[in-house]
Amino acid sequence: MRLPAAERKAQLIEKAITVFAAQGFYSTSMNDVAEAAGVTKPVLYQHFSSKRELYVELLTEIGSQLRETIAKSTADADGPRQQIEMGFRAYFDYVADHTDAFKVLFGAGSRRDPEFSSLTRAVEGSIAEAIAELIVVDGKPAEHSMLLAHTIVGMTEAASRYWLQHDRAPDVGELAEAVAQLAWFGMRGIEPSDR
Amino acid sequence: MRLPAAERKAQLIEKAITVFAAQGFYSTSMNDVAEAAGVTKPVLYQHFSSKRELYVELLTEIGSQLRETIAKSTADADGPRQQIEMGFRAYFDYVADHTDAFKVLFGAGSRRDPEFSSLTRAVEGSIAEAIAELIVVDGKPAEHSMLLAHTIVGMTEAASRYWLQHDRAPDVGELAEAVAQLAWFGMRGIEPSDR
DNA sequence: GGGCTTTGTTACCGTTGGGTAACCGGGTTG
DNA sequence: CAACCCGGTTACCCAACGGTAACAAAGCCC
Repeated sequence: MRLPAAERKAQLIEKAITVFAAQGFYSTSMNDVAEAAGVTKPVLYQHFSSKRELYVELLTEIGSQLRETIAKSTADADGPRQQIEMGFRAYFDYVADHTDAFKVLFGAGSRRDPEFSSLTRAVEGSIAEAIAELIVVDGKPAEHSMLLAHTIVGMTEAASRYWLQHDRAPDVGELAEAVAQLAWFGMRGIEPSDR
Repeated sequence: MRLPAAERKAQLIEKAITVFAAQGFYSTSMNDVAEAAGVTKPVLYQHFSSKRELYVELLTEIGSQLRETIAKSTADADGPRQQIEMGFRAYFDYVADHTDAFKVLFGAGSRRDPEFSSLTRAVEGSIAEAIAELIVVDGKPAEHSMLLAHTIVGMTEAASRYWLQHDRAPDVGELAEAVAQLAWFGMRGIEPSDR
């Protein structure tokens, strides 16, 4: 039952993600988190100075995980179309494999609070920047490319929520393909030449 | 200061939307709502039996408002392309004119809680159904058309958030046009014939 | 094995906030 | 003018929860 500090902290983070994902920030008490880890409250406070600090740590951890995953996958893409496809695939793979983490980052409690929302927005923003670079007309950024890029990021969140809600059907590959196609043709339709 | 019941209730709903929009469900106390209306707590409980019931009433009210607005606008559209355009325009108009209501419905506190989220999902669902009907290949619903429709609904939410966050630029018309175009070409790209 | 550190626990404090009981006062109605 | 209803207030209860102080015990090092 007794664990060295580093291991305990890692376990606490893991359990905290599970509990927060299930109940949200406000409906989850520090007691809930501690109990989920089979431990009492003061132990939690040995590793995190406050509930908010714990949550911030979760958000930043999850955020950088997601960012890294996507960056790694799109690094060796061959052209914009493939970059979109691999990026979406990486995103949905993350959702599938770290569902609780996804729920914590984009679920809810995070977007109202100024401190929390700035973290999730930072993640969205960096993904959006990568997408915005691909929305070009004649080699120049299209009008409102940042707006459109954020819109596309929101698409993937919505798709993920719907997919989770509906028993994860179809499989991740098909999901990524369908949504990537939606985004891709949408982006290309932006070009006035297509009108 | 003294008001007949109906008027008081209407005022309470209005003020409640403002306060909940600003601080979210959990960070807003019944005292806050009462105070915003220039009244004390028990008055609130004369019109709403609990905090949750009040919030549910807000959500259903806002939800049907939004639904009606969109339905009315798309009713006399001429063809699917126009239907999309007018629908998006109506949605963004609603966001512009009832920003607080939008924030309450899709902001945050609503999606984690099972009771609340079922209400917001019902709204999203009915909008998505209308969109799904337009995603057709050879006269038949495209594969995953409901998934794609929900994805498109999520798009508009994300676009709205980004737009509000960035000082409502560009103007609503341009916003609606840009996002509608993104959705439209995305939907049409789904058709294999277009490849 | 004695003593220090590190990891836990029990028991508590203070505040916040949902919800309520009891009381107040003015305007209409006989 | 008395009775009454209706819309309001003050003052309170109680549970939940964030956070902490004080204490216990396991393990390690010499």
